[in-house]
Amino acid sequence: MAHFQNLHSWALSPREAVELQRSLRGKVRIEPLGREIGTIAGADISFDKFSSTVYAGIVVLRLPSLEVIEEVGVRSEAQFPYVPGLLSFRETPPLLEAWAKLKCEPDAVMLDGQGIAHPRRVGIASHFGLIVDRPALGCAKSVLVGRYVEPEREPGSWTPLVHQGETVGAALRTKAGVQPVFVSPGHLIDLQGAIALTLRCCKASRVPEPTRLAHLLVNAVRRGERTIDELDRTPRQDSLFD
DNA sequence: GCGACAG
DNA sequence: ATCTTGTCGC
Repeated sequence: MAHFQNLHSWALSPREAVELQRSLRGKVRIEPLGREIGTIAGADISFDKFSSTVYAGIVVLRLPSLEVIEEVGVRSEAQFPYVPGLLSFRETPPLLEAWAKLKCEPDAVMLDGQGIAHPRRVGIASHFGLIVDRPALGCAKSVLVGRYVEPEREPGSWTPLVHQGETVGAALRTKAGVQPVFVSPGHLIDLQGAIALTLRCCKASRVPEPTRLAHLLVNAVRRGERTIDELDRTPRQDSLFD
């Protein structure tokens, strides 16, 4: 069962959340990966319009095969509104509930959002990474802050995402003929590592597999096509051999 | 004051 | 994020 540290309270006002981000900023470590990544988790949440009920899920994949080795999901209540720049205060609590259900311990985690490509350099990937103390990266479908020039058409090509004169991420072409995704290191990984890891997670879609599969999982749970109970008691093939 | 604004 | 079907193209 994957665990995590209680760094702080989640009962905060938006104003207090901003102050907390300022204090967390100095704890974020952007550095080369410390070891090889053999498993990576994708995390995402889904919810009904006009409802505070949220479904959080995590899918763990093995690299380089991209086979799914574990899936967990939870239903929870959002306690914080969506505010640009404060996304982690809305999504992290439910995601941690799901994280706590994991039987395996992923070597890294990919979040649907930004890492340090954030106004105060503490996007959800940085915040989540700090709490679970694992290499974390953000792979977003759009930009929060920063400017970039369109990367070349070839998959794998990228251009720096620059904010206030600092390279905080990259516009990465994961597939020809589609918009780039925005990758940024979150914690315990650097930009080079985040880009390389994201590319290792790409198959046929614009969005890398961890995030894509986590998205499909939480939507299926929200629609009742899959149940949390089913997930709780369906051990993955691999876990039988662990 | 105006425009921007992850999910 | 979510609301929603078909449709154009490889």
